[in-house]
Amino acid sequence: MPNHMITRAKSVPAPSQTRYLHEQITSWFADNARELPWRAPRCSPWGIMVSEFMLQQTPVVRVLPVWEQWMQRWPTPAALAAEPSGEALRAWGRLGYPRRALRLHSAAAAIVGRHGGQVPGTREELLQLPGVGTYTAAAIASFAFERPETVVDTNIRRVHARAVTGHALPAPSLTSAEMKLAAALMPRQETKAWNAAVMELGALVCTARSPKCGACPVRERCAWVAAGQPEPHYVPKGQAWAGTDRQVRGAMMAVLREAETPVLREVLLGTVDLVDHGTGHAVPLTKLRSLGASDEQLARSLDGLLADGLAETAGSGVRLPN
DNA sequence: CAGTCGTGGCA
DNA sequence: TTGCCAAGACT
Repeated sequence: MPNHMITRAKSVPAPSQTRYLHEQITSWFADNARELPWRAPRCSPWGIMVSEFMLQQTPVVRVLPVWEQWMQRWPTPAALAAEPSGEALRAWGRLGYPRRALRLHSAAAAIVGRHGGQVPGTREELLQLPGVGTYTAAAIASFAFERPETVVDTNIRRVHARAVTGHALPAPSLTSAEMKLAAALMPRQETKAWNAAVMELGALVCTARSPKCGACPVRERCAWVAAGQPEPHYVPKGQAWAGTDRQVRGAMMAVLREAETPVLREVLLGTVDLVDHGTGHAVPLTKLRSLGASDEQLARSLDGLLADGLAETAGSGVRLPN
C-alpha cells in the first residue's frame, strides 16, 4: 500500500459512517430521551454527581426515589458532609453496594475541604475523589460541566461493540482499543448530548438481552446485524450470590439500617432470633445460619463490615457509623 | 488483573 | 423457577 494513503485502524469507522451514527443517534435521542431529574437543566453538579454514584451498577428505576429524597435532605455536599456516614448508609436504603454511600459521604467531605464546597469540574480533580473512577469522572465532567470528555460505560461499550465492531457483546473488561474507538467517535460539538444519547440507546434499545433492533436508529448500518447477529465470543461470568459473604453482609446491613439502637453481636451472628416488632418478621440471619452459613462465615462477614467502615462497635453491640 | 462488593426485576 | 444483569470502583 502506498504510504501516502491515509490508513485507519480496522475497528475505527469511516467518516461517513461516523457522520451517520451521529445524525441517527442524536436525532433518536431528541425524540426518545427519558426525562430524568438529573438531566434537568437546573440540576446542580452535586445532583448529577449523586446520581452517578447511585447509578453505578443499579438500574434507573430504583435510583429515582432515593435520589429525590437524598437531594431534598442534602442539597449540597456540605449538608451531607455535616452528618455521620451512618445517616448516608441509612438513606441509601436498599440500593446495594453500600460502600458507595460511604464513598459519596467521603467525597462530599473532600469537596468541602479541598474545593470550597463546590463539585470540581475537571476529570483530574474528580478522579481524586473517593468512589470516582474513570467512568464517573468523565460523566460528571461531561454532564455537569459540558467538558469534551469521552464517556465510556457498559451501555456505550455495547453499542460500539455491535454497531461498529460487529460483536454481540464488548470484551469482559474495558480495553484500550475500545477507548480509542470511543474517542474516535466523539463529535467536535455537542459532546454531552452525544455521550448521553449513546448511553440512552444502550439502555433502552441496544440492551444486553433481547435488543430491540426493530426500533434502532442505526439498524441499517449496524455491523452486528449485517453479520447476522453472531453469538457472544465468550460466556459471561455469572455473579454468584447464594452462600456468599455478600449475601451475609447484605443481611447484616439490612438489620443495622432498621435498628434504632445498637444490635447485639449475637443477633448479627445469627445465634439468637430477632423479631421486628413493627412487622413481626424475623430477620434473615438465623435463617441464613440454618441454610448453612457457618459461624466462621458470619464472623468473617461482620468483621468485614467493621473493617470497611460500614458498621462500628457500640458497647456490646454494633451499629451504623455515628 | 481477577475477585469482591448488594439488590431486585425480568426473561 | 433460576440465572442474568444494571450509568463501576477498588485492590
